[in-house]
Amino acid sequence: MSSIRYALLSLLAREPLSGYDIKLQMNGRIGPFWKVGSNQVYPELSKMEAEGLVKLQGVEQHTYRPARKLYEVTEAGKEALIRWTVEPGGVENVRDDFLLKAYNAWLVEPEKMKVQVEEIRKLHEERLAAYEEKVEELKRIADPGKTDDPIASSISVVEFGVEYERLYIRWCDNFLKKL
Amino acid sequence: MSSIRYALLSLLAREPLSGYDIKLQMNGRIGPFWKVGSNQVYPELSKMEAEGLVKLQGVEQHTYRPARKLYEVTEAGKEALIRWTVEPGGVENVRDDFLLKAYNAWLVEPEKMKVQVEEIRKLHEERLAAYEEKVEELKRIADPGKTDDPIASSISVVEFGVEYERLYIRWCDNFLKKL
DNA sequence: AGCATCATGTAACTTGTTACATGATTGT
DNA sequence: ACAATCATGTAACAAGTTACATGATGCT
Repeated sequence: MSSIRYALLSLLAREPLSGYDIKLQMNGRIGPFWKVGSNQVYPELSKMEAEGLVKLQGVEQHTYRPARKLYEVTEAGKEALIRWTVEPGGVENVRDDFLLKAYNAWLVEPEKMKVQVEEIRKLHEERLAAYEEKVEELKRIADPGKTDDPIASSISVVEFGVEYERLYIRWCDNFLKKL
Repeated sequence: MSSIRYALLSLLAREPLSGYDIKLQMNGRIGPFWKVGSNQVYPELSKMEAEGLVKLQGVEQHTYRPARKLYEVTEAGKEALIRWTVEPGGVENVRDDFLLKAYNAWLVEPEKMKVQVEEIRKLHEERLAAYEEKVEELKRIADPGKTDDPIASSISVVEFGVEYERLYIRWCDNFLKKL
């Protein structure tokens, strides 16, 4: 059920990370999709540690700061992740307030709606640029030919993001024309 | 904050509905995006009634069944909806388990991944067909020329769905090729 | 006989969000 | 001086899911 745990495992399967790292990665560039709060990350890591899915790889201490706890997946964790990955199901959950607002466009003066659309359009332009850059960056370090290269999987997912943002921008332009 | 209330208002602004109707509309064709449970709909309707955003238009009683309570928006409700609609902000919340699974493709035998992708692809083909049909249906009853026609807004939103599903299918085909 | 539909609603539970707390350090 | 960054975590609250309860009717 709770799939936040698999999000954490997916990241940890690639490299050891601290809870803070995970938060940054999920809320950063790739993460307009999938935000998490620290209240989810830290307790979930502890739980998974208790269940033997992850273990502490080490603790970095810089005297003045809280200790940085680096986690890595265990064999059991990797198996659990693989089991979940090939398990059927995985429908997306989309909740788009802007689209709901567009559904109400008929209630509002077109000029006011235009302001809204342009604001959102700008946001998606920014995301698009970030994703495109990310794809370039990943392609530079990818190892072509290897099918089990995590970078190849990353590229596919970020490319989805690129196409999604392009679609969103096209749709905004179309919507603006109709207003 | 709670935007489920605006989803309900958006539907009620078009026609009076019962809680049950709202549930059907949201979980039906348009509603792979945005599912709601009865525990959300009924209490929220009561709350909004207490706040004067909606009011009972009438109660249909078919003797043997629970009374069917038809709600309609009040002026205050319509104003609240318009205020929310033109208010900035409205970033989408996407949580796509399948995309997360794709991110883990490198861990899994390609054959097993293919099964997964094909299953999801099929689901999106079905949705695409449903949305395309819906667009056709809406276009038949739309009143062209009128800018304040709710049907026009509906068409735009469902067309987003159409493009989204097409993108998803294209992406699946691409991903399959790479596996 | 047994399940699906209509129609309301409640209860128990799991998730997710927002805000707070600590505390030295680096940048403006 | 003040905010941001690093790094952990807790507490209070809001939202969402799953299951249940009622109860007549119509379909297979």
